[in-house]
Amino acid sequence: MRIGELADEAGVSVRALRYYEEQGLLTAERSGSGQRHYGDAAAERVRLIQLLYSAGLTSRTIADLLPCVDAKVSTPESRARLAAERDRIDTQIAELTKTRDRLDAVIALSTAPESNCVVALA
Amino acid sequence: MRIGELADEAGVSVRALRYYEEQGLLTAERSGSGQRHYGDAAAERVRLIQLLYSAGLTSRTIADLLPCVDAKVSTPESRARLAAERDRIDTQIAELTKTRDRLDAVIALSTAPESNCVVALA
DNA sequence: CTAAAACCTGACGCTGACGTCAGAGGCAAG
DNA sequence: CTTGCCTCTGACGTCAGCGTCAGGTTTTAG
Repeated sequence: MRIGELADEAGVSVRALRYYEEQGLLTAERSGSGQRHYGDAAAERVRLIQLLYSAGLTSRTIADLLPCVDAKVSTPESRARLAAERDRIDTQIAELTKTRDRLDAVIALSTAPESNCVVALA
Repeated sequence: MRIGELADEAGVSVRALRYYEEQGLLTAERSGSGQRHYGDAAAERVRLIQLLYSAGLTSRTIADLLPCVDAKVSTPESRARLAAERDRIDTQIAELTKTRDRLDAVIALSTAPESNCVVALA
């Protein structure tokens, strides 16, 4: 599988794939002429990377976590790292939920037929 | 209340407050010499702004939404805007939850006493 | 065999939310 | 009245995750 094909399949740009490699998130075999070749598992891996990015993790953090996910190496540090990120995400979910509820309240107010607004804000 | 005091109380930098004003998110009265002065409600407003930022909204979006929150102006457009952002956040929560569960699975694997790993990944 | 399409390696550009430094003025305390 | 902290307005710096262009090689289709 060449880079363009993988890009299509995983729904990202070719540039992004090269960037992931540069950041140590994705490895590729090279043909004699230097072209990258990927196995079938690559697409799934790219989707995982995207998932972690979309959760707000940085390249550095993902690079730290992926070996834990892959090799099942289980040092106390790696477990701590995973747990820490998990908790960070949990916190973020809580914040987002708060924000969503806040927006819901505003929406309810602006939709409701002129009821007791100020009270509802509290 | 002057800008430094507000910054302390709201837990943000002075620079950030000036930036918020520049983006039209926060207004201040000016003393004769040009110094900013804020009312007591300002701290709460700054925290709201921070909440929205942390939910991934941009300055532009927040600037669009705040008038709806404030003035309770309820045009069809504003309601649509609010609902759209609400849905975006909902989607983001779903993604984060997915990511967290994924991490939980990995953690369970690396913690578990050598059980049937591969099966559990599916 | 050739032209198009895909790939390669730099390397600079971009956006958003500030950090930071420069140079100058304002304000309460001793 | 001056010392020291706070504030002001520019304006440039930063960092991440790519986009994009340049200039050159490689693979594929006809």
